[in-house]
Amino acid sequence: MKHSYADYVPAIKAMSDETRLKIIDMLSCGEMCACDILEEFSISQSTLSYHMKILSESGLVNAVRDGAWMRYTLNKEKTDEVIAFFTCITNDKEDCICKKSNNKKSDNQCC
Amino acid sequence: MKHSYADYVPAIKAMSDETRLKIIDMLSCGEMCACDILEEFSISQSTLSYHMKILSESGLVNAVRDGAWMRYTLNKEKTDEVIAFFTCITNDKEDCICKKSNNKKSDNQCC
DNA sequence: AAATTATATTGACAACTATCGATATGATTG
DNA sequence: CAATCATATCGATAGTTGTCAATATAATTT
Repeated sequence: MKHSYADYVPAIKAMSDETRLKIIDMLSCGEMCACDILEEFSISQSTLSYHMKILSESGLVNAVRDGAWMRYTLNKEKTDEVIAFFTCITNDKEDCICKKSNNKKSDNQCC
Repeated sequence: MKHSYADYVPAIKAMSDETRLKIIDMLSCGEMCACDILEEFSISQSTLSYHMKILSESGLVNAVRDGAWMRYTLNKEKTDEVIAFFTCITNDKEDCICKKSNNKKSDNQCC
């Protein structure tokens, strides 16, 4: 299935922040709730909520309410998809954008 | 060698833009000059120059002047490093940040 | 149902980003 | 050296981002 470059931008933007990278790493071993994540940072609760929303909406993180808590997990399928995309665009390939005829170069289709 | 999360932020930020993702893909098959890259987009020359600067300064792209032209290539070492970093932070591991004792969790060391 | 705990939303704000046209610099060509 | 071509920089601007305190919502406990 083909995607456009723009399809990946929200997830990559979500990863382009130091705090959120650290949260992703923290979730790589398993589930955490917001309050446990918050303990690792010196940011306000509202700021963490903002970051978790960006991570959830990008699809990188799954958010499930469990009573009063939010339980966050890493969406491994999504992170693997992003890694596959990076691997694809950074490696030479048969149907590379640069090999397409001029009038097809702008179709924004990629890996 | 250990890096901090912040070390990777400039490269990831550089990748978090549709135009720059497309440029990275274009460079994956080999060298291109600015004017050839510009033909693929409907952006101004100054805007392309701005994007190329971000890509170069992030280390993802090598820029070499060749007479009047700038020759750009993908820095495969750097792109591979970013991919390795993503792979690391999105996978469970022995020395994961979440397994460190509380007073060591904030050292900002990662993959 | 009142108090408490966990999380989300709102409004404000300073900093940063992507874009452009205009202009500058640097290299090549006539 | 003047004209041209390729690229970079500047100044302006609209939009986006990360942050907080204050407040709201939602669930649990007393």
